[in-house]
Amino acid sequence: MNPNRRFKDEIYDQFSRIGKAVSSPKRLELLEILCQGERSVENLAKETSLTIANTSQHLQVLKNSRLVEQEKKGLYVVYRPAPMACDFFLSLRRVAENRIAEIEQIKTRFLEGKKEMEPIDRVSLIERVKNNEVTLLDVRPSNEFSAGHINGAVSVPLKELEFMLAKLSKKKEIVAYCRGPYCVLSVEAVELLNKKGFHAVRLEEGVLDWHAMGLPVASGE
Amino acid sequence: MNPNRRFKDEIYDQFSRIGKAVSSPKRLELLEILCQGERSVENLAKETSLTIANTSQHLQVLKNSRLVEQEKKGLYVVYRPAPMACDFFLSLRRVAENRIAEIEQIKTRFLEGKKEMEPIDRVSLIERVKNNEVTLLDVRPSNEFSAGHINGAVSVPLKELEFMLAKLSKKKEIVAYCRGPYCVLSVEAVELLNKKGFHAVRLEEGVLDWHAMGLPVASGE
DNA sequence: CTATTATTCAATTAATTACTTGAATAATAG
DNA sequence: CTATTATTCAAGTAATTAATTGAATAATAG
Repeated sequence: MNPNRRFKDEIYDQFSRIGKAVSSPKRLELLEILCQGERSVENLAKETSLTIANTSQHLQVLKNSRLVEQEKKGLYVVYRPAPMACDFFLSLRRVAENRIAEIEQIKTRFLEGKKEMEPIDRVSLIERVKNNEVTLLDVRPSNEFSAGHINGAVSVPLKELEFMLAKLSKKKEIVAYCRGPYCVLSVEAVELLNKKGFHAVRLEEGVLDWHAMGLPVASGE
Repeated sequence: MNPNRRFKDEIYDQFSRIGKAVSSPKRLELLEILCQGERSVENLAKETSLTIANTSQHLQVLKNSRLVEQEKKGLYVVYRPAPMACDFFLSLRRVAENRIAEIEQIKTRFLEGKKEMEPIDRVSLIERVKNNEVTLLDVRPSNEFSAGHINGAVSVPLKELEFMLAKLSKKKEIVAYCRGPYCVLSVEAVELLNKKGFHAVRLEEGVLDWHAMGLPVASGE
């Protein structure tokens, strides 16, 4: 074969390792979860409704494409996104959201009938959080909050929300967010809060989106 | 099935349409070529060493993922990249180049022994082109030049280079570029020019890269 | 050392994908 | 109208991939 052809075939073959890694819906879901913070295999398996062996295999495909990294921590193996992997994921998500009309339809159908799920104004939100006019709830598991959260947010994992209701004000507006537009933790939080007489709305964006838009993000605690 | 699970499965299934589109080396090659300007199926088939039927099928996968668009022009069908598709391609290429070490190795092995293929300084290049100290040759087919080229470049398609030698100065340094780091047109141009006694070097970046770096690009003519 | 737990490996099956081939379609020229 | 050219379609084969299952490995606790 022509050496130029050979060179191109080899190069695009390497590029396609990235493409193959993100050609599976489950691997995309795994990658997005990892972009919220590192996780064990078992944990990822539960989150994605996959068997552990299957999750492990998907993670190895991602590792082989260099989009995720792995570290043994005691009995667990912890996976985390590689540098640039989350940017790339966001770039894929962005082009998908913009080009594939079905995504908007699926989202609308899922949220239909659910009130207070309309997107809220991000610019004013920052101001109102700063002025203590709203309570901003991060309803993801607490380790994801530690890995990074929106400035001024309070960590109240969805599972604990029920027991924390007493500590929340019914007069102050509550804004809940989680991993992003396709994460349902905040949807459930808002439903629960409104049923209990709070005034709660959902912030569609997650930390990843928030960060990508250049808005302030904090970590730790 | 749990409606939340169902929602996620549907959403990530849609995201994976983009991933599947770029999971094939040949489709990545097609997409990168299209990012240089629109093309007919036949033309793309020739460029990628695929059969026409196979090229057509790959293009339909790309079209189905909404990464490319199609338009019938007389007897031909012309394909072109969809909005955001080239940005997404660049994002994939960037993560691949940064994370997959084999890419650098393949490139180095291919260019090894070829002199004047070392990357050149982009900042000074702009100045030197402006001051007429170097001739900047765009050696891609002329329609790609028209679709967009680096400011100050002259179109001399590789195929015509041999017959244009007389018009080039042996005293002025020549810088040749084509579609980007994995395109070999400029490699061949530089080899030919140096063999004929010119002083030529290769600019690795193509118009896409140049544009992505925020450097000036022109079109038309 | 043995038992436990988290993860990976290996083998199998079902589903999907890339490529080839030859026929069908669609636009144009004569 | 007929012939030509570019593209797509349809059917078949070979290769690859996702998911399942059960066994193997590795780290730790007792």
